[in-house]
Amino acid sequence: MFEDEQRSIEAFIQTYCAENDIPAPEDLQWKPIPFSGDWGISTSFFQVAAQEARLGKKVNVSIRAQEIAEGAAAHIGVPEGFSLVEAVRGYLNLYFSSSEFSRRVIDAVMKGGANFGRGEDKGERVMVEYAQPNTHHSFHIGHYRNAILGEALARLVEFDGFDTIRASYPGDIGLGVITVLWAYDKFYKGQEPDDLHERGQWLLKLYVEATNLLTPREDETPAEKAQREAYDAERREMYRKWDAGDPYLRQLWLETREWSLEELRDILRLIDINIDVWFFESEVDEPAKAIVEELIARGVADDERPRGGAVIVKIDQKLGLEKEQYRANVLLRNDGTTLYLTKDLALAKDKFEKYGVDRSVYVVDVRQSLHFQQAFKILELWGFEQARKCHHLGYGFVSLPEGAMSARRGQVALFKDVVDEAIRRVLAEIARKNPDLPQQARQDVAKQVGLGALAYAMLSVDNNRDIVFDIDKALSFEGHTGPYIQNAHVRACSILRKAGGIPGEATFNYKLTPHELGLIEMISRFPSVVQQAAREYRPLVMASYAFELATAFHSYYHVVPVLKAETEAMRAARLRLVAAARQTIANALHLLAIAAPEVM
RNA sequence: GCACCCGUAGCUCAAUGGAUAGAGCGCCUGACUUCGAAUCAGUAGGUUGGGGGUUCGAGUCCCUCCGGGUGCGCCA
Repeated sequence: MFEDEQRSIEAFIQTYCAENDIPAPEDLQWKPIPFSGDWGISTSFFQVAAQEARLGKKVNVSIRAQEIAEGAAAHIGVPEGFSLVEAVRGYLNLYFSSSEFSRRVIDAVMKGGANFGRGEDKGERVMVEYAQPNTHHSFHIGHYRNAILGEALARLVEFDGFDTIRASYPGDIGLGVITVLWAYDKFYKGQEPDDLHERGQWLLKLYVEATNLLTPREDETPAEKAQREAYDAERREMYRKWDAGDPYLRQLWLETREWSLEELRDILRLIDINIDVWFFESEVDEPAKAIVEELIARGVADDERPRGGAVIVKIDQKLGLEKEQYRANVLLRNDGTTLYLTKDLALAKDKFEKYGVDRSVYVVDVRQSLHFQQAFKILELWGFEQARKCHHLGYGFVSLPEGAMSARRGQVALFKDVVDEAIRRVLAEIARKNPDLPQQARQDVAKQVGLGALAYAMLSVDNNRDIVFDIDKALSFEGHTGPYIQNAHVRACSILRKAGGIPGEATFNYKLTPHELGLIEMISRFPSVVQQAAREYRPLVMASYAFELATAFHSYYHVVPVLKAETEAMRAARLRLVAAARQTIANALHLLAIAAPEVM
C-alpha cells in the first residue's frame, strides 16, 4: 500500500551504498516493525554485510549491518510522511507519520469499496478444478472440504487479477456407479424417494447394501459364495452393456445420475458456488482413447500391446532421469479401455486448447499427488508449455473421531446433516443471545453463521494437513471461528447504523491510540495478503488474516469510543475507520466464501 | 525397497530464512445501568521429536535417526 514511499527510500539506500562503496542491496524486503506498538516498515542489512564479508572485507556481520543501517538512517533523514527513522540491531525502521498514512489508508478503502485490495489484471486465464464428487453417492464433509477450498482459491485468484474459470469434474461412471445401478435394477426398480437429499442418501444406501453382497466374507458358505459370484458376474455384464451403449442402462444411468446432480447443484447453491464448466468423466472417455495414438506417434507412449501388454509411458526414461522419480504409468489397458490418467490428459488438452487456459489448478485429495506429477510431466513431454503452470493443490483427508469415513460401515458425516445441525445450533444461540431478532430474519442469519463456522473450520487449517472432523469443534461459535469474524462485522454495522451515516471525509490529526493504529495497520495489509494467498494458492493465508483483522477490530471496539468520541473531528475519523474495517472484513470474508451478516 | 506429507504449549493449530516462536480451546482472575459479552483485558503453560550441518541468522534449508500417515504401470 506504500509502494511509492518504499521505492523512494530504496533509492536513497542505493545512493548511500554506492557513495560508500557498499555492495548494492539486491532485494530489499520490507516488513511491518514487530512488537513496537507503533506502525511502520522495516528492512535489514545482514545480506549486504554478509556480501562484504564474502568479498574479503574482515567484518563482523551483525555489527557491520548495524553500521550500515545507521549510515543509511543518517543519509535518509526523516522523509516526508514519516515521523521517525531508527537503526536497531542491523534493521532500519521507518515509522509512519500516523495521521497522514491513516487518512490515506481509510480513503483508499472507502474509495475501493468491494474492490479494495483487488489486484491488477494479470492477463492470464486460470482454471480451478474442484468439486469432483462421484455421482450416485451423497455429498459428505470430505467433499465439502474440497469444494470450499476450491471456491476460496478461485475467489482469491480472481480477485488478484486472473481471468478465472471454475470447473467441476464429477466421476459419473466407474465400477462404483455400476454397482449402484445393479442394486437398483435388481432390488429397487421403480422406487424413488421424493426429497432430493433423500435420493442421494438412498443411492448411498443401495451402494452399501450392494457392496456387502459383493464382498467376500471369511465365513461364507459354498452357496453364499456361488450367489456372490453370480451377482458379481451380473455386475460385470452390466458394465459391459453400459459401455456398449445399451439404451435401457444408459437411460437408467442418466436418470439416477440426475438425482445426484440435482443434490450436488442444490448444495453448491447453498454454499454459493457457481461452476462455469462441467466436465463429466463419462464424456472424456472417447477423447481419451483418441489421444493415445497421438502419444504413441510422438514417441511419448510405448505400445506394448503386440506383446500382450498395455500402452504405457515410461516417464523417467523419456525424461532421461537415472533415478526413479515419476516411474511409468498405463494409458490404455490391453483390452483397449482408458484409465484415470488417460482421461486427465485428454481433459488437460481440452482446457489448454478449447478454453485457452494459461494455468490450471487441480484441487484434489493429496493421495493423488503422484498421479498429477505424472500427468503434468506427460503433458510436458507432449509439448504443452502450460504444463509448467499446472498445480495440484492437494489436501489432507477428512476423517471422523471414530476413524476414517466409510459408507460401508455407515460411518459418514453427510454434509446436509451437518448443515442442518449447524443451523439448529445457531438458532438456539440466537434465541439466547439476540431474542429481539425478528423471526423471519433468523433462518437466513442462522444459515449464514452456521455455514460460516463450517467454512472457517475447513479453511483455517493448512491444506496439506489431515482434519479430524469433530462436529462440536467445527460448530463452535467462539474464539478462532468464522462467527467471531462475522461478529466483528456485525458490531461495525451496528455502530454505523446508530451513527446514521458515514462522513465523506475525515483527517486523523489527533493522537491516535495504539488500538486505532493496530486496526489501521491490519487494514492496510489486506492488499498484500490477497497477493500472497493467491500467489501461494493458499486460502489459509487469508483465513488467518481475517481472524487477526477481526481481533484488531474487537479490541478497538472495546476500548475506543466512536459515537461518543471527544470531538466531532475524532468522531468523524473513527466512523470512517469503522466503515473501512467493516468493508475490509466483508471483503476478506467474501474471499473465503463466508457471508458477512449485518445482524446475528 | 523408493517417494511424498506430518511431528511446535495439556488439546487443536499459526508463523515469505530475520529481531523476543504466536493464537484459539481448556485452567485461573477481572470487565456488561456503556457503540451488541458470539466480546475484551490479564495469569500460567515451549530444549519447535532427537542429533549433526549450511548461514551473519534455522521451527523454516540439507543430512541422519525416531514416531505417525499416504502413495507406488492395466482402481479412481
